[in-house]
Amino acid sequence: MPDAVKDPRQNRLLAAFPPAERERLFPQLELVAMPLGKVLYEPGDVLPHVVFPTDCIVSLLYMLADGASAEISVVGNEGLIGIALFMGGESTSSRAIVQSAGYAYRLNGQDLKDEFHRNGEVQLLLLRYTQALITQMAQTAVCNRRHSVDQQLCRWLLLSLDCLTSNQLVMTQELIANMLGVRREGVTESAGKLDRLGIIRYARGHITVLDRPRLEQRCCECYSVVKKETDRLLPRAASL
Amino acid sequence: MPDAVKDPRQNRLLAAFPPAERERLFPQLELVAMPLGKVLYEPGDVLPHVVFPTDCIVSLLYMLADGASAEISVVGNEGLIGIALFMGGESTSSRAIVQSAGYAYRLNGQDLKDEFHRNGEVQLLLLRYTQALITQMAQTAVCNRRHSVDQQLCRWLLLSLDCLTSNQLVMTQELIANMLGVRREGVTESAGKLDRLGIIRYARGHITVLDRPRLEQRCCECYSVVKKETDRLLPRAASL
DNA sequence: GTTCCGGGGTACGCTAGCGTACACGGGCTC
DNA sequence: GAGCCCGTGTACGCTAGCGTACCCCGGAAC
Repeated sequence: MPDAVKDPRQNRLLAAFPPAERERLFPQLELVAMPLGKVLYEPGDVLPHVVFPTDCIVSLLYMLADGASAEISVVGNEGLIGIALFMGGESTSSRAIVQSAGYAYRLNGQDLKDEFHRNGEVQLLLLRYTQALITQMAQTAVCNRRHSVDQQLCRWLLLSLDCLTSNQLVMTQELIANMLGVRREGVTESAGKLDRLGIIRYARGHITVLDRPRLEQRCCECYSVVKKETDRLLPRAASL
Repeated sequence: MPDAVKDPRQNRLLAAFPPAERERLFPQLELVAMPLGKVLYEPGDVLPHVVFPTDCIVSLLYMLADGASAEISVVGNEGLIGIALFMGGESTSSRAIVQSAGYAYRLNGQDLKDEFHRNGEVQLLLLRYTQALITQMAQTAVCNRRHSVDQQLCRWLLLSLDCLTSNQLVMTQELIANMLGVRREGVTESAGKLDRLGIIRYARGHITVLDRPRLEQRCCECYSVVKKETDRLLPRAASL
């Protein structure tokens, strides 16, 4: 495990905690491994923890009765999983699943709720993050309706890339298809175009992004809208 | 104006305010008319008020750069417009527009923020409502991706109906198409089917729902998921 | 009464994406 | 070193919904 992930400040929200809150809460944080495919919660589960990713990516998926699914947002080191805990509902109708392996810090749900109801900086921070998440979900809804699979794949790659430090993603086309709510073959075709253009390289579950600027060009506006709004709402990433 | 709309308790959130908060805030409420098509805010606007509908319906739309739009949620007397005020972002990337005329109470933004930061019942209530709204947005995203226009029209009709007391909607197919993010002709076709089946009657901007049970049958699960979650999260409607 | 126009119906060709099927090749197991 | 399976490529017919065009009708305006 690289040393960097051992610092809670790798997570943008945790990094923004004021000193007093750090002293209070950081000792309660527990570093946990997040293997690919791990399910953090299923629809309706009461959440025992909140999870702050450092270098992993977690997808929030909505499931339909027929088994179909679609991703409604991606959470990386800028966020946390488990907003329902402090929003008061305790559970949500979504499923959270690890989409890119790594590590995360988790905090007991009660500890987080207690902190939230102290009504200090941390409350404001969590609410602002929640608004950013809402923006992402709404933009995803529109993107689902109006944009092509080609464009959505670009959006998805860019959003995922932002959560990582490298330009490599470990991810099969099958899984991407689940996220985007399209056929696997659709992803193959779109990814094939990007590969032929030399923008990405795809090899058995490993994607390497070679030309990010061109990826952004081919993308719909949805990526930059979400990114700008997230940057507006949240403090900048800490430079450790 | 019918007398009923003059009671703030027509709004489910306001009705759930504890006595002390009612005394404090109800005098600050201002009854305002909400004519069809009125824009409450545009993307990026800083909101001067929050709005609690009594008998009107407000749509939250996301706009794309090319002018296309899609509805991400509907707000009626169970909710409020302007969550960004207490979530901390002050503005959102959406547009709020009156989809069915009526009345609403509005409250000065600062008053609401002050109340929110008293951290009492009202804060909990508003947060739970926000979670219900998130559920609706997420379900809309999935519905956009996987379900037919036929099904989505049913969902939309049912959600709108729930915000009203009558079985009549004043709404052109053109506007419905804007909400659903589809062509006007697509709505004509789907609505035509429902009309031929005797489930609704459509006449120049007036829809009458004749057979709600059958409407629910033809609908995708998305409607009931949202309804159940909203009922779980919010206190029941007050029986005045 | 005539005109105009907003709201709605219909038709037609087109395309993106779906469902399905099958082929290929790399790396793993045994 | 043979077999197998997973991840990927490709092909083909099908359908929903799109873009476009045009028509009809009722009611308001003049």
